[in-house]
Amino acid sequence: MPADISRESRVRVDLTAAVVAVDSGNPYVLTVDTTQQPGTALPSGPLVSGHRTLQAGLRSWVEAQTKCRLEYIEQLYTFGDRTATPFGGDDSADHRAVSIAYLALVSMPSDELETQAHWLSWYALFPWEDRREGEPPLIASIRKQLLAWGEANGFGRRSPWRKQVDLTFGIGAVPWDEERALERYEMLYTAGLVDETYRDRGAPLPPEPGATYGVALAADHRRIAATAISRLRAKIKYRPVLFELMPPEFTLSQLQKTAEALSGIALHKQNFRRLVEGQNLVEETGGIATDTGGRPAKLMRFREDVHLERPAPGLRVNAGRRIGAGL
Amino acid sequence: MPADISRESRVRVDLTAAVVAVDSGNPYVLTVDTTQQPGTALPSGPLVSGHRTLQAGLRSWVEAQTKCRLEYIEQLYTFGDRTATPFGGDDSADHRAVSIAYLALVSMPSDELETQAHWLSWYALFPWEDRREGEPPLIASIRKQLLAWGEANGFGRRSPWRKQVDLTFGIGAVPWDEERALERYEMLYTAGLVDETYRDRGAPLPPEPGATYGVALAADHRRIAATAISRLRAKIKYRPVLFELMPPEFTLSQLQKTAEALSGIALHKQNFRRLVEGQNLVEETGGIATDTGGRPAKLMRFREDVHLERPAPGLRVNAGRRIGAGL
DNA sequence: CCCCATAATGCTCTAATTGAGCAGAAGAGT
DNA sequence: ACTCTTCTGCTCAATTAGAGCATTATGGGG
Repeated sequence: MPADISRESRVRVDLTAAVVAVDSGNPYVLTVDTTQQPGTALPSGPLVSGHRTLQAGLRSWVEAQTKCRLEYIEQLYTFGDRTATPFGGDDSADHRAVSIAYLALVSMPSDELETQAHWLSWYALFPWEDRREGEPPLIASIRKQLLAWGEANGFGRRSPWRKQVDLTFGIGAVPWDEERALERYEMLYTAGLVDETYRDRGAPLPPEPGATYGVALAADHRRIAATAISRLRAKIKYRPVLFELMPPEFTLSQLQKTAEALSGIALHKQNFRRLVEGQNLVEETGGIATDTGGRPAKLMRFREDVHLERPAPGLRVNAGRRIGAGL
Repeated sequence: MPADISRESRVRVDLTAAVVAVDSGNPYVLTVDTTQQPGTALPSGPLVSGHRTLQAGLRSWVEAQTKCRLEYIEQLYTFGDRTATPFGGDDSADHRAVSIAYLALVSMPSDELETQAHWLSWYALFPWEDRREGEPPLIASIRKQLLAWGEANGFGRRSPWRKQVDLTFGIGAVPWDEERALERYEMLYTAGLVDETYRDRGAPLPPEPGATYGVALAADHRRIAATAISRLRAKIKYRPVLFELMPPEFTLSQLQKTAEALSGIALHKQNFRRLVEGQNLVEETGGIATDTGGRPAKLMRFREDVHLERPAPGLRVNAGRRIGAGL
């Protein structure tokens, strides 16, 4: 039984987009300037009555702020806790805002952007997420700082904290799970290893250099970006979303580079080919790319009727055997 | 740059819960009475400023309406299209409502419920989703009606409609995919095979008996239930959510019955055991259940420290080989 | 008290999938 | 012609998944 609608039950609803594109093997997210810092916010704006649907509202805000036209759109998560709006004391005193976050995929060489819009590399935001060249060295120092924080906060050596750290960051016998990007960001936030921790507390940043990791974004936008990465890394394994990011024609190597860019791990070339060809998601266009540096590659295109034919096509990209995925 | 907040950008936010429980091998969702029909709505209510978090708001509404205390809660989806609130002409004339849907899991023999609250069987809502005893006969007539609708609406025999139907309902060579519950409901809605289609159009129900399928719910609540089923069926494969629905001690058969109840398909007993024991998610309590009718079964309990140990434990329940899951 | 129905449990066998690598093919540059 | 590079085709072993047989442990009925 819905209760009566009282004045105070009306809230502002914000729409925020993590717009993702891949260019020459590197993943980017679309950002806009804030009054404080250039290129440190995701495009967003409030839902107004003129918007027919939530997606339409999102589209119009992103287009207005960046001139980027969205193709594929997917809802990520809705945030609405009071603490989830940790702005200054401006206007958030008693108003609560619900914010709905979306993931959008576009193919990169889109039109000119608004001057205030930029493409920001995923791995500038999350340097620990890029393992295409193996485990980055900063993982070791992150782990050291996480454990130090644990000890300083009452988590002794026996506590599950150490285990949790190793599990989340894939340390020791635990395999790296690229889909845990959100968990990793949240752990760093909790332990004060990202700038947002201090900003949200109204505390000064730690003075030591290298004490925090990655580029901070406004509000909870970096968390939204992390959510987008986790979702996308999971999704490419069972839906053909990869093709939303590709140009109309591409080589299998380019496709693999894109998959690697998103998942952040290197893939076995021959097995990747086998996978792509096994499911027949793509077909040859007839053309060949001669600028590969070696043997020319056949140009491929996505088969348009795939989503009508295949039960659940995706890209099962595994760096290694998926340990413990069962049961 | 968020624009200024104007009066008209404030909307009502509703919180709705699909509360799921399993009792003696059958899945249920918690419903409440409406003014029109008993037990045909999910518990829900508007977000008000007293709610600290969205989940807290949800909990308090569900508890107030049903006396059911929620344990596990997970966000499903946020609906906000204007057409998504197809009530009568009451008050929804110009106000839009955003509604946030949640999935909650409780273990069944919970306390007494409010008298207006009931447990409604999943498969009363979605009779075509129960394949534990094989394909139900009504699949054939559903298919016939879907194809008839396609022909009547300009989708000739060549159009992808037929393929789409067979794909969504797993007909012919296409395997049944239990996770597509939402797609199936939406297809039936589109084709006018559920009562909601006519109610939302303000049209009278078709007079022929057996023209529509399953029990209708208020507003878009049956769609939310379908979303919950799809999500849950996917989730049990990679997270140990099943245990949220189990009593503290259980036999492996009971666990399997629960998995089958949710997924709607029968599972191979020996392989299920192998899976559960392989990942060691459970441990023996020492007790045995003698009321099984045959050889007594060992009682098991969930190992509390699992989520700290295993990368991504879940229950990989497959009725058959997953065709085309890769790439 | 033995036999049987019933369900739990243990084990085997086969097929499919996955991870990893070798080797040849087809160009560009020297 | 030789070399370098990348694309491409193929093989092999390890693991996992699907299916079924056989054995064990109880309760109930003749």
